[in-house]
Amino acid sequence: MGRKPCCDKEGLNRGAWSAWEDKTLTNYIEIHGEGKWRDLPRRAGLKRCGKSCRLRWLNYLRPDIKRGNISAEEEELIFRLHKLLGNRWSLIAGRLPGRTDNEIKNYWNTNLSKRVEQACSKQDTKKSESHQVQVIRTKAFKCKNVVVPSHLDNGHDDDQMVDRSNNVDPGFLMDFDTNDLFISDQLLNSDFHQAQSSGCDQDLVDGTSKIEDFLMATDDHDHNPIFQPSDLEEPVDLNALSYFLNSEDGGQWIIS
DNA sequence: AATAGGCTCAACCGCCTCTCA
DNA sequence: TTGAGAGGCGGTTGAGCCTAT
Repeated sequence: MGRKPCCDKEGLNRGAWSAWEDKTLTNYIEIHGEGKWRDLPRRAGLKRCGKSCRLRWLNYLRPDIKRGNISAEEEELIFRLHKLLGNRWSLIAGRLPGRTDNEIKNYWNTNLSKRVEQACSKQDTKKSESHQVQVIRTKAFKCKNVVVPSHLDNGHDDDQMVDRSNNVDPGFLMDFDTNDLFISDQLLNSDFHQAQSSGCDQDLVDGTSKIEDFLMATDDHDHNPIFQPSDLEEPVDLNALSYFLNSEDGGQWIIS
C-alpha cells in the first residue's frame, strides 16, 4: 500500500552524524565516487539511509563547500535570483559556487525573507501614495501579446493576476500550477527606458534589464534551441531559464 | 545562576522528475 | 509506451545554541 519507502528504516542511525560516519562516507566517496546512493550505505558499512548519505555529502562533506558567512555580494545575488526564480533553491545555489541549496534556503528563511517582508510593507505604503509600481505591472499584463493561458485568464482582474506573480519580476506571469513563466510584450519590446523615466523603482528596472539580457542571449538560436522567436507566443518554462542560468552567457550577466 | 523564548541550521519527509529496462 | 526505482527538490522539524530577563 502506498509508495515503498526509499530504504528500510529498521536499525538505521538517525539524527546528527558522528565523526566516524563522516569519515567513512568521505573515504568511500573519494575512492568510489558519488552516485548509487541506495547501495552506498551497505557498501560503505554505514547504518544510514542512502538519501541521508547523499544529503550529508552534498550539504556538508563535499570538499568544495564554502563555509562561513554569506557575503554582501552573495546576498545581493540571492535577492536578485529569488526575485527572478522564486523558491528554486537548487537553481539559485547553482549560481553561488560552494553554497548549497539547503544553506541558501535556511539563510533566506531566517534572514532575507524578513527583510523582504519589511521592504514589501514599506512598498505598500509607498504604493498607496503613488501607485507607480501597480501601474507598471497592470500595463504589463494588458499588453496585447501577453501570453495568458486560458485557465488563468478566467475573468480575474489584473490585481489578482499580479498577486499570483508576486515572486517574479513585473511583466511576468507565473503559472504556479504548471511552473510556466509568461512574458509580456512590454518586456519583449524592451521598452525599459520608458519604465525607467516613468519613475519606477530601481529594482524594477534592474529586473527587466536582466530579462532583456536573457531574451537577447536566447536570440542565438544555434546555441539556444529552447527559446526561439517563433516561440514567443508560447510559455517559456523554467527549464529554459535554468538552461540559460547554467550557460556561459547566464553566468556573465549574473556576475556582471 | 536559572530559565524561557527565539534563532539557526542540519537532517528528515514526502512528493516529483528522470532514467532505463 | 509504461512502470519501477533512483535521484532531486522544497517544505518542515527539532536539537542545540544564544540572548534577554
